[in-house]
Amino acid sequence: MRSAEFDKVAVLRAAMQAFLNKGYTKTSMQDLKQATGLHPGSIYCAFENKRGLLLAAISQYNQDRSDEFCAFFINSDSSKQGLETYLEHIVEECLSCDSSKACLLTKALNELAEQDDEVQTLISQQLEAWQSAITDKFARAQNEGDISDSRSAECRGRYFVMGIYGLRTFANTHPEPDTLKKLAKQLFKDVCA
Amino acid sequence: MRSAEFDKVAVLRAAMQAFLNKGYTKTSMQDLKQATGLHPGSIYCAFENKRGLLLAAISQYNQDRSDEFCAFFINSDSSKQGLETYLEHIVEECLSCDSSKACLLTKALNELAEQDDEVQTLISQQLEAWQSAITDKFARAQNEGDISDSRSAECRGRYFVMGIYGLRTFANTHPEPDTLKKLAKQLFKDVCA
DNA sequence: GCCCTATTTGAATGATCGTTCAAGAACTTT
DNA sequence: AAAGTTCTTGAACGATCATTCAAATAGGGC
Repeated sequence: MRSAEFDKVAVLRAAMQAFLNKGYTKTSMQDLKQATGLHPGSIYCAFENKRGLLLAAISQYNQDRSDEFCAFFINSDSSKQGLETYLEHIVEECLSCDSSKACLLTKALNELAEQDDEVQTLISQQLEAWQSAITDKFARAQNEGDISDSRSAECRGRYFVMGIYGLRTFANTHPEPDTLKKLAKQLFKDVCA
Repeated sequence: MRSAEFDKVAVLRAAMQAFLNKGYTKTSMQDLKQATGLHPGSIYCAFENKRGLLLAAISQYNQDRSDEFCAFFINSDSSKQGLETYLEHIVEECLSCDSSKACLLTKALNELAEQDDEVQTLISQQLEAWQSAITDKFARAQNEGDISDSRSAECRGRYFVMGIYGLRTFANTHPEPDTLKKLAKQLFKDVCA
């Protein structure tokens, strides 16, 4: 046996950047070759086809974002504080100039959901897990006494997720720091009320 | 002179449906021929190229949605009530099964913004006008005494728009009527507080 | 009713797309 | 060190894409 020469995670991260730049359809195999450094044949050998590379890149993206999310809550005894910092982090991300300010999950879902059930299902599950993780933090914050029980954690989690979706889209046309920060602040206030 | 034989508005509405179904890139000229009933040559004669047809379809879409928005406020002396009904209407739209539940403006912006400055500019202006119209209704509602002056109309307009963006995206993975209606209700409560 | 001009038609064009495959290169095992 | 197996390479393939254009068609002005 001879093992592949390339770093699979690095290739997937390069691919997700390429998909974020141009979208799935407009990203050609030539673009992917340039971004990943892999020749077409190697891509087909490792991921079956272009769509397989997208699916793998999406899963890697989800893994990375999930790890990133968890990092906001280790070494912290306040879940509410962690959620607030996480939201601020997302705002900073929206203000970034490169194309990684978008979320690959929602971007791919928007582009392919109506045409590809497998992509739709995969992304839906991942977004569901993300929402579930957020809901869990709200439940913890309620247990910690930082947020009241007047509304359920599920209710707050949904609203928070909706707000992040909205912030990301809003940032496309209004990338002004003050506006976004103010919106996020209001969102966090409302979701904790 | 000989005038064109087709109904331009009908063609543009058919084109926007096609673009909503598959997205701009994946909608082929064959799809557009089938959707509009126009042969390629006629499309190029009337709209210059595929991109020109998209730009025209976007403008028509914006016109239609703008008219629709205004209809919620004629024969009504309560701007606040109009906004609430409008939001309920958007929720109903999100629950629709066909692909017209998406917004062509945000869909096209997501797909093409990073690659086409003219599309980006056109859509940004139209979304700005929409936000401005909403802000104006909040200002009226404040004048009418239905909403307090504790926050500016601009602030409320931005938040409302952000919430609608969020609702639309959220509906992609959670098309459950009760959940969406509850989210919209909470949004309206928060934006009016 | 006839000519002129603009529109409609649909086949043809060149480019680019995702994908395949046979040959060459390199690592592992013996 | 040689053989065997797997990965890599990049040219070639058919399909499909947006676009063009010359011929056919049909309305408006006289």
